[in-house]
Order: sequence, then structure tokens, then C-alpha cells
Amino acid sequence: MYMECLYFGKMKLTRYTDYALRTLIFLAARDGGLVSIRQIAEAHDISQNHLMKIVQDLAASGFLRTTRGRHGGLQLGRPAEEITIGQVVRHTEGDSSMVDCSTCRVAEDCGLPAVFSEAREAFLAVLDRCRLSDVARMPNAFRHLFAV
Amino acid sequence: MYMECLYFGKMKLTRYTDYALRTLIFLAARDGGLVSIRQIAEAHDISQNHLMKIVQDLAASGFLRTTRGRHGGLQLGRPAEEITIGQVVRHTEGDSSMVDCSTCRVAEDCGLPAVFSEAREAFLAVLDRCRLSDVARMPNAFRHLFAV
DNA sequence: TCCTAACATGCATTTGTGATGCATCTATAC
DNA sequence: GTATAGATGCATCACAAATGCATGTTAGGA
Repeated sequence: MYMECLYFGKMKLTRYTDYALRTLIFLAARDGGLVSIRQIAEAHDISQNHLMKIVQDLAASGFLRTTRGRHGGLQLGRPAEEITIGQVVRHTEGDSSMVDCSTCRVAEDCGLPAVFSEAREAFLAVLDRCRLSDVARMPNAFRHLFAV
Repeated sequence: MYMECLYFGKMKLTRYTDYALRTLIFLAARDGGLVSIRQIAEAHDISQNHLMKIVQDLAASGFLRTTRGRHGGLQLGRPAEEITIGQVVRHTEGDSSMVDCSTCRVAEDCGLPAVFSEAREAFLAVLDRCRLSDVARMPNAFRHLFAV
């Protein structure tokens, strides 16, 4: 007689999400100009390879556009006002439920999945209210990144 | 010129939290009687060793009481009505902030930590509204666990 | 038309940490 | 005193994120 209702999937903010947000904020602060992956990786001292893959992901989902070739680079896929932190986190952290009750015998009667689902939505709702432009345009912040 | 603002700590619901909740729900459903770690571990088919350490943690923080020796076991440290899912998750997942800005040069100006902090609180606020007694007393759920 | 810069992609390796196992000790009922 | 059940430290395993490496593709410019 086993209950396997409460196997929680990840609800972890990874460096993947971290780097994704940094990249988008960087682009938002640059406001239109092309920025290379190398520039961003060096500014944050992070792995260029890892960042490359995150960029592919963000490009595939429309958060940014890439331009190949010499003098290529990245730019936002849509205005910074139309991108929220919540959208990014939902994408990079996955949109799935926090609980996997697929193998649970009491799934129909258990109230926890609903509670965690509601909690997760409350979490993301706060992030949905914060736009990329809100963060990128904060006074004094991020400015020095371009001083190099 | 590095920005290291966005290093996110874990916000992951682990099996540790999973097992902690299962244990407390089990005890709440049993309502007062002593239950051994072995019983719970076998009912859920989980590691007795792992569960042992979680129990120590929960005992040290008052969620449950342990009784040693023959016919010993576990019982809730306070009434099920006074224990919320939020309390448990806060404890097992750590109470720290989601962002570690200790090494960030723009920490004073960056708005993200505040946003994530608010989001986390919104998440836990939902879990705070769910008491152990709410889950343990749900009709039909968990009953079959005691059929063994 | 090369050459170079920059994005694209797959695969191997490293690393960090949660999860687990094992050994040993302590406490208590019978 | 012995069997049962919790207490604790240490070693190991497993898995996934993070990283590194190799190679391919695209496009600008000399």
C-alpha cells in the first residue's frame, strides 16, 4: 500500500534562468543595438557555451532575435515593455505542474496538488507584474556594465 | 566589470519536503497514536535512513515528538490545526532569500531581488492557508494507507 | 574568393547536491 | 538482558545542471 502522490518536480531557479534574465536585461538596457554573446558572457564572466544554448532557447521562443555573421549579434524579439519576468521564468523553469501525481493511488482525493498549483500561480503572478523595462531602466543599475 | 547579482539559491521542492509532509500527514491522520518510522517508510516505500534524518529535523523544530525504545514512535508536536503546509515548506526548503546579491556591484539599484522576494512570499502565503488537518481529513484520501 | 567573426549544434565531461546505505550508539519496555 | 526503536556520523550513489570541446553554418569585408 504505497502513496506516491507527493513527488515534486523541480521548482528551482537555475543559473539557466539567471543567465536568461541577465541576457534579456542586458539587451533591454542596450535598447536596440546588436550585442554579441561574447560580450554578454565576458561582462558576466559566465560560460560562453552555456550562454549560447540559452540564447538559442530564447531565440526559438521569440524573446530575442539573432543575427549571424560578422557584426552579428542579439536583440530583443519584442519591446522590453512586452516582456515580463514571469514570462521568462515560466519558460526557462518549465510550465509544468509542481506535483506529479501520475502514479498516486489517492490522487483524486488529495488536496495538495491543488494547493501547490495555486501557490505556484501566485508566485508567477507577482513576476508577471514586472516588465523587463522596469528592471532595465532603473536608475544607476546596469550602467557600468557598458563601461568596459 | 562583472555583475553577479542574479545568483539564485534553490527554490526547489525536494523529496525531503515531500517525505516531511507525508510523515506529518500520516501522523495527523493517525491522530495521536504513536507511529514508527519503519511503518511510515514501508507504507511509502521510501528509505528508512533518509526518513530518519528528516524526522530528526522535524522533531528538533517541534513539528513532531519522538519516543525512544520499545513501542516508541512518532506523534505530532502540536495539533494538526496549528501546523500549516507553509510552515513545513518554509522549514524544509529553507527560509533564506531566493537571491544572493552578496557579491553584486549593483545590488543597491537592482529591483529583481525585491520582486523575487515578494513572489516567494506570495507562494508561501497560499501554503500558509492550508493546515495539516485540512489535508489529513479529506474524505477517502489516505485511509487505505492504514489497511496494511 | 578567401578569411574572419559570430551564431548553431551535438557530444563528452565535470560538478554539485540530494538521496541512500551502513555502522554504531543510546534509550526504553518487557 | 534482550529486543525494539530512535540518534548520529560517515561513505557512497545517482542524477541533472553546468561546462567544455569540436565542428558546422552564415554573412560581412578586404
